[in-house]
Amino acid sequence: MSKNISEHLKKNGIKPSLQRTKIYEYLIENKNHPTVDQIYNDLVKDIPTLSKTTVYNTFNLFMEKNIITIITIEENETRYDADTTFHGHFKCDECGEVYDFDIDDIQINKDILKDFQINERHLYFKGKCKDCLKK
Amino acid sequence: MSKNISEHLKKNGIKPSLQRTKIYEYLIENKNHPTVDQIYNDLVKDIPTLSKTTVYNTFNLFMEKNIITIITIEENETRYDADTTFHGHFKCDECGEVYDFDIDDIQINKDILKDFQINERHLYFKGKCKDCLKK
DNA sequence: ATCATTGCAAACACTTTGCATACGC
DNA sequence: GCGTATGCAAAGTGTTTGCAATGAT
Repeated sequence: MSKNISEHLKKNGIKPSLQRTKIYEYLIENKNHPTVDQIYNDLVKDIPTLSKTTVYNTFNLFMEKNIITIITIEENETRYDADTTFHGHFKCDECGEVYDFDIDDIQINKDILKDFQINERHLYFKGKCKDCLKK
Repeated sequence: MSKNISEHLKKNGIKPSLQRTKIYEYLIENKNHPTVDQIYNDLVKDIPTLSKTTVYNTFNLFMEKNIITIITIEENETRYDADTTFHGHFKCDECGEVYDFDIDDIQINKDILKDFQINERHLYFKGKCKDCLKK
């Protein structure tokens, strides 16, 4: 598993250091789109010398190499996603959890954007998740 | 015009001070969803004593009273919208301008979210706008 | 030995908070 | 005059930068 990640990073021109490999692996395994804080707090248990700077540096590098995308739902927290295909995100206002969902189609008023070049598409919903509604 | 705005604020339980009226008016007249900085820099010409704190306070009040929504496109800049109905936003990476567009329909994989309560929906695209493509 | 990566500390940018002043009824 | 709104300065938060130490080849 960790071997695949190394290969994947190499293929994208990223030297697979321990920190980078662990951070990317974390993103793959935690589909809930963690914030920098969450990642740092979890990974520092494994790598005691880890610093937040490295987490930031690593994400900026991953962004440049286009192997992750930024998810901007809340103004004050940046989240990351290792799945760069188009899909939606649902954030629960109560527990803060972020869920992925598939989008079949979006029909927009095409006229307005017909001369625009669209590079990125983002869709997210906010509300209450299944578990929080039960409470 | 300014009278209508006063009335609208009052109706929503907001005392229409000069600052609040001007800020709301600015949002109505500038559909490009300005950042706090843009609003402050423009309005300070009219109201020389204006402070950014007041702009922030006012937006937080408007948010509480649900007469505006936050648009989160970029992590580091919060934009505001006086149109609280669901529509899409397009941000040009080149000139930074934000455009509105209408959404006719979104088809998602309903199963995933069928037990979720959706309170807010946000859709935005990024790319190059008509004018910047010409250059 | 060389070059890239890491990580501390300081700087930055955006937003909120504390509090004294000014304003409106 | 009393209660609210304003706005300065300071604090808070998330992110980036400068740079010295470390690590890999």
